[in-house]
Amino acid sequence: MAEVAKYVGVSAMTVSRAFRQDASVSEETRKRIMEAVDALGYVLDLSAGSLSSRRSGFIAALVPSINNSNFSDTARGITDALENTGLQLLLGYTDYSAEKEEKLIEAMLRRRPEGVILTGGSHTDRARRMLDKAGIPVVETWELPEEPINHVVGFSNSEAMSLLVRTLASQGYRKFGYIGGTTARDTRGSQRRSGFLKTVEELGLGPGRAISFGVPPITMEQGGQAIVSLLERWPDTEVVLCVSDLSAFGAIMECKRRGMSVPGDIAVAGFGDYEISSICHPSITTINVDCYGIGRQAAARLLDALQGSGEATGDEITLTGYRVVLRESTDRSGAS
Amino acid sequence: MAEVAKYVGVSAMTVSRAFRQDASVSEETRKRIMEAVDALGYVLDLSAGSLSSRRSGFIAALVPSINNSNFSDTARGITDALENTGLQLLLGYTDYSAEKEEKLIEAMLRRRPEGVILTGGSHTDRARRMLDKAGIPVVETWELPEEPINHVVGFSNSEAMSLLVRTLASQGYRKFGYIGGTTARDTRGSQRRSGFLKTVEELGLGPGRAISFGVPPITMEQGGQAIVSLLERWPDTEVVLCVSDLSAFGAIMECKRRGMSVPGDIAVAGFGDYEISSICHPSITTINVDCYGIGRQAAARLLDALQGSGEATGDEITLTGYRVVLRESTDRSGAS
DNA sequence: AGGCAGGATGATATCGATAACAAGTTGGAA
DNA sequence: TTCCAACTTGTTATCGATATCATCCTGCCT
Repeated sequence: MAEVAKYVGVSAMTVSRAFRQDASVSEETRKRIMEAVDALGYVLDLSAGSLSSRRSGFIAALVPSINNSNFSDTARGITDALENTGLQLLLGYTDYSAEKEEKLIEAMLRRRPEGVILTGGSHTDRARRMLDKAGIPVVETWELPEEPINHVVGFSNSEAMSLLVRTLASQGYRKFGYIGGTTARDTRGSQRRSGFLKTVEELGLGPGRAISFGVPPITMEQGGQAIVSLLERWPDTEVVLCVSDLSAFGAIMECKRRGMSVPGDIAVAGFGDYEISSICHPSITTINVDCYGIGRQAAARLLDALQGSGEATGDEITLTGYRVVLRESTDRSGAS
Repeated sequence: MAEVAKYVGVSAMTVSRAFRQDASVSEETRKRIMEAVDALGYVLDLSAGSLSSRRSGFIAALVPSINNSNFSDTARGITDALENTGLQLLLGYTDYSAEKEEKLIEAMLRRRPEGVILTGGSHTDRARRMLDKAGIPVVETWELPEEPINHVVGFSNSEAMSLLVRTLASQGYRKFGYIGGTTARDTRGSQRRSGFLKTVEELGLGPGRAISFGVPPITMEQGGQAIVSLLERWPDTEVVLCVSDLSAFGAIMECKRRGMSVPGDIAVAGFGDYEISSICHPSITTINVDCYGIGRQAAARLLDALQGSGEATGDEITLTGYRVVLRESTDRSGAS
């Protein structure tokens, strides 16, 4: 920077100011500085700047898996919301592990992010302490934690699944099956499962028929294996709800491979409204979640908190919408 | 850090050394320091450290889209390869735009990354100049650029597609169609297309029948629309190759929706070997690409370059493998 | 005893920007 | 004419760590 300053014949401070929009530098000087910057190929060094201004310009975000398009949509929402704010996203993925999350949180905090976005509300004690000590806004997303750290942007996975059960029950389905994991690792999955079981019970539709598969991340293949087990055990099942569209897709394809008709022989529904579900034949009934919006809103809450940092408005909960999308895979007229 | 130092009764320098493994600090002192760190909840500030050590600890990586599982696999490969190296990934996505890439490169360089990983070989002049000036190792991935900046980890998309055409031709297919974009934005897509056209020509199978769809990112829906156009225009097409499994999947589902059998009435193949292709019914013939390996190797090349920074071994090209995966969607016995 | 290698620790300057305050200019109001 | 506001620019200290060199100690070799 000193080099640029000398080249133009001003002080380094003036060059520094020229890089910010608000600073008072005459238009002419700024132009000359920018020409020099271009000529010299100078690139601003933010790490030095962030040290003195105590603003790193980072936002840290942790998602369970980057390969899951629901979460990458959220990441995209965050990035888009951060555009032109001068903030940059530091993205990490936890592999659905609270221990890995803890390590990542520590690694992220070493970069002094101005805010943190997490997925879910299940964290190690140490992670909570570190976040607390950091004194920066934290947003938990994708679910409604019982003990929120700070802000929350999400929805009740349990109620969303419940809504799907009720909707399908109102269409006449009675014998419900469920496919999904049980591990504590995927808390959203567990919540969906318990929402399913609770609602089936409430509707007086007997104990729910639930099959588990291995640990997250959810794969399509698991869905195929699971529906086979489920139908072996409870052959008269009418409709199978899956923790995710990915497993629903796997389940449907496996059925077709075995010559069964969906929804003729068995109806299937998913969760998440992935692109695949609207394209698949039969198209898949699912819960649409505003993944992108979760990201945008989480970032927006963070930006709010950073702006009016004076008066913390307390822990806010921003509910994001979801809706049942009925498609061919649960169509009672039974085409396909 | 000064706080920790005072608490333990040593100098800040000793605390700093305790955080690195190689430094000479007595085991006992280190233990006391770490206890203090724990007690005080101190978290190391890397931004300060990187300023004085001139090592940011960042690796920048740009991918066209984070929602595409091929690229997120690559990102995962990079992250995994970087584990325990003390380097952190700064991830950005360019939306298939060279202009956005240029902006991102500038934003990344402001963080003084120690290396950069790019997707493809198509960059703006200014981007090239900035990277040049930065004097850090650069790895271009996923294709073989005509004018590499520095290192390359990838494969020839054109030859891979050519291999697929030849393989299918050897199975007796004669009338080849192709679905994919033409825009310069997706250079890998263009290369696959030209590989297709060239090979069909070489095999004496008449001019290739190619349909284009809109701009990237590739969607499943585009595949469905495209195959309809293609079959309207050339109804006797026997096999359709798609720029990506995603469009192949869309195409297949659209065919089934219209009552056509795949591969009975029309065979379809994709590119990329996404999870969906092995699960889908019919399973989809495709080219398997080592997405994860591209990431790992790109990171490995970068680490090599950072280690032996003394003698630049010049621009190296690391070829990554690909292979044809024949599946049901092009099975000549024509089940399904 | 003297000397020296080698391990452990401390003191100081420094990385490259920005915060905070100081100071020079210009133009218009009193 | 005088003075002050508003704008522009410069000076100095500082952010929090690390590089580098200096220092101190211990123990062993000659």
